[in-house]
Amino acid sequence: MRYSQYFLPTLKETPGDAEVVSHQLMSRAGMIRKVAAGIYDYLPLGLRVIRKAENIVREEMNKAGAIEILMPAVCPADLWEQSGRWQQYGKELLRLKDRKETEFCIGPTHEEVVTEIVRGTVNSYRQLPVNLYQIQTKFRDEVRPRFGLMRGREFIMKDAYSFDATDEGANLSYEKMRKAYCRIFERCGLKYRMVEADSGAIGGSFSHEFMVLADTGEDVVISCESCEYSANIEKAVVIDKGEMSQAPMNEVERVVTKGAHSVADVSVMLELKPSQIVKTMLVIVDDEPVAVLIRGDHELNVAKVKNLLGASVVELATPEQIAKATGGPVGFSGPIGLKITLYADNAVKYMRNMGVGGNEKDIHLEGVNLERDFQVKQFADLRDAADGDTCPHCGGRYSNTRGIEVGHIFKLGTKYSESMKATFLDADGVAKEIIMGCYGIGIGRTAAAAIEQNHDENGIIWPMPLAPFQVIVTMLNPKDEEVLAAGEKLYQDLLSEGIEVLLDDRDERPGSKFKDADLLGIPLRINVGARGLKEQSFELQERRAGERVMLPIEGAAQKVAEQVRTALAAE
RNA sequence: CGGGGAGUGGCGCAGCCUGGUAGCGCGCCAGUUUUGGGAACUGGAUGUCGCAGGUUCGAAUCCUGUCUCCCCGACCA
Repeated sequence: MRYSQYFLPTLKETPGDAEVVSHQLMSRAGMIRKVAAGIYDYLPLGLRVIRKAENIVREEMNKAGAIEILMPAVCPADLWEQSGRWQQYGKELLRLKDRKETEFCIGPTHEEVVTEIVRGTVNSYRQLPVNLYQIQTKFRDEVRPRFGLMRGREFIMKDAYSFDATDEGANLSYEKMRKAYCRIFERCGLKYRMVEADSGAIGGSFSHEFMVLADTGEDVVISCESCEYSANIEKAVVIDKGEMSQAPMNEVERVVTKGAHSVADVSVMLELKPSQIVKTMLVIVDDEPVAVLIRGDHELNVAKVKNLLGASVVELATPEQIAKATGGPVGFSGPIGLKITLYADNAVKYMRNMGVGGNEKDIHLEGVNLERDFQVKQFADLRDAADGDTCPHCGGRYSNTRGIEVGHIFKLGTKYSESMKATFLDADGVAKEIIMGCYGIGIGRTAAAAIEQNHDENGIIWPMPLAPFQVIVTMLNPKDEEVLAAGEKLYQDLLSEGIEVLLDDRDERPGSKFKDADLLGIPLRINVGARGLKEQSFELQERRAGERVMLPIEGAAQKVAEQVRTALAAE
């Protein structure tokens, strides 16, 4: 591709609305452009990277035995009513009506549609297993889209769905996908971790997330420093450990805590450490208010509450709901005298003489004790794991890092085959429900994650497999006929070698071309200039290392092509 | 959805408080000189100041409404 003929609008300045580095650099490098919140154009360079990622995913999916299909973006509500998700999914599901007032949604994921395909086709165990996948634009009306392609509302996703006759078969399908995912992210040149995850709204029995490690990641990954255990913070198990305090029980005492709004405020006023205070969190579990007690220095984990109670929706209560359930304002809830059910995190069990809210404005209580002053229906692991907690597998220490969730695989079981009646006849002639799995990869997010992990102050540094072009040939002064001729020849030779090359033939000053080349992040740059030509040489510069080496004209294309192929093979 | 901020040439911003000529940098067009890390000079083009109402002799500026975007939080595959 000739730069002068291409559509590649780079920006010198960082756009005002871009916060994270991948978003800034994608905008500056002319890869994407915002059309609306969470909705982007893919400009030519961006599209090339997207296609690279798609192709890696496609190759590995095909190798793993999955078969590509393409389902509609607009899906009938009818199917979603069958699975129950038309009611369950909430506002994230973009719903619309056609001219006949029939309801549709824009697919945020395709379990319903794919299950419908399979149930209409598969009747016998002989037709299983099957794994169907697609690479398609999805839409999720996110509460808060942000960070460019990292959390868009419209985004390109690879979604695969496996269908098996037996549980062992389903596990095998899951395992194949797990391995394929590892190969995909390795091939993309990304540093990632596979972690245990909560299966959330999609449902199912177990799941893993693939996290690209980056400080800007929105997810917290808990990993054990001593063993291989690694989990999303929503899932990471906190073991029940502690010693019953032997301190004598004090009398309950009312304390005025005027204007206290947080555990930190209360801690100061009561002269207690946050770990001696109990937060009473009001949550609405399927429309019913429930109180969850958490030690002051811990964080409530909503996913764990949801799993414990088998609820479909768990939300923090609004101030109005809190007032109604406790009689007091936000910040002053406490366990004593509450009419609603109390659950508590395990850590609360070991506390003595705790500080709690008084269920009235500006009042807290101290010297409060379990059993004597209030009862809890059940203790469980209901808090977020934290740095320094004990690993349940080896007793090692947890540490946390941040990650970007680029892939998520679920073993679904029969959740959808049951509700949507996708059955097959087994060898013994008995109708059984198909056992499913589903497997997603965010394509744009993978590209964004690659930038988060590979950039410097000058721009992007693409790993070779994702690079929009493998080589950029920079003609320093294309008005110089020798330079022009040598650059053109090199360009043609590289093309003949099958290399993806961008020829910077623009009539710009060298400085601008260098800056643009660095910004675009093309892994290898060849400078063609009068200075080098005198010595029958070009200059070869790796984007990452930055060092320039002389490259003899003779055999230059072959040598560079070899280097590209080596880089591709290494990833 | 709660809190905060912003909409002014293609991009980044100033002007608004205290109403009266719409301004700066980058980019763009033409020309001259330049040409190894975002050139210099000269000349030029580009704005219904988000939208709708209102106040006023006069509104980018004040008031009301509305839309959009961004950030923090809540939530989320």
